[in-house]
Amino acid sequence: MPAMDEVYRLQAEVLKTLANPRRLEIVHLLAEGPREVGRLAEEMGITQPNVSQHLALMRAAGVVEAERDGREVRYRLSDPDIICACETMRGVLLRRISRIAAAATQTPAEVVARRASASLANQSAS
Amino acid sequence: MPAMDEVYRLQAEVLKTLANPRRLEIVHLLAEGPREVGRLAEEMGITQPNVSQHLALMRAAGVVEAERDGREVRYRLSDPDIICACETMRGVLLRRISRIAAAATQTPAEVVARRASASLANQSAS
DNA sequence: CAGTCATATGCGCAGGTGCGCATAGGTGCG
DNA sequence: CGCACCTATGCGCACCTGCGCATATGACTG
Repeated sequence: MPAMDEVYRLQAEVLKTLANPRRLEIVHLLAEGPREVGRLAEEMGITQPNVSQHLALMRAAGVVEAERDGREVRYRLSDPDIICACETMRGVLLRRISRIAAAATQTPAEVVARRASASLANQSAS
Repeated sequence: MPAMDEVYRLQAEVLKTLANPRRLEIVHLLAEGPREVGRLAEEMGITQPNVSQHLALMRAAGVVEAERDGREVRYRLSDPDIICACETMRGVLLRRISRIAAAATQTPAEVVARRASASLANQSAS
């Protein structure tokens, strides 16, 4: 096993790209179908430049792909398995939260988790 | 859908924890079985305090769990699905790289990807 | 080609991250 | 207890990130 480091570095790069609430929301929206930058900005209630920056990052990381259509640019997920991975992560999250819901609070992160427990209960697997 | 933001925030938290080469390596090692801090440090060739810090982060995020055994502390993954998600991610990575291997270089990230293409070919799905 | 719409980019700042380093805490042993 | 071992924590520094903001680029329209 030669440059295993490089593999971890690369995978970390992809994960870092997804490790952001806004970008997760974008991924979530794009999972329902391709969208233009402006529409994403509108649906998310954030500025267009900000959306553009997030998209640029994800594009560089190969998470999304862009396609020009007139003056608009339509973005879509480059690989459906990204959602699959996110779903698996959400499963981990859900299991962790339900385990915590019963036990006592132990760490700051778990306090946060508890705070969102109700929200999660309402939508389970997206 | 009430506090969807909270869900994204939480999931981003977990992803951020995994979005680091060292921590990915730790996860990878722990996937083979529980290990003590010192052993991880030795196998990874990094300092013990550094390992401890990474473990503390992952512990707070619920990715790993700790168990005392004498003077040592044994860490293990708290949920096997974490590896599952990582594997899915690696699949995305592999597919992306092979697509790039054929085409021309386009982005900085892809240059890096190309650089590691050979390494990946040697271990596929670990 | 001037104007307008859609998107991208540059800049600066506040806040966060990763690491080395020193050191504190906790555990077993003589 | 004192000591050696294993692990955890605090601190400081260099670096990176996310955001708002202004503005540049690109594209269709008359």
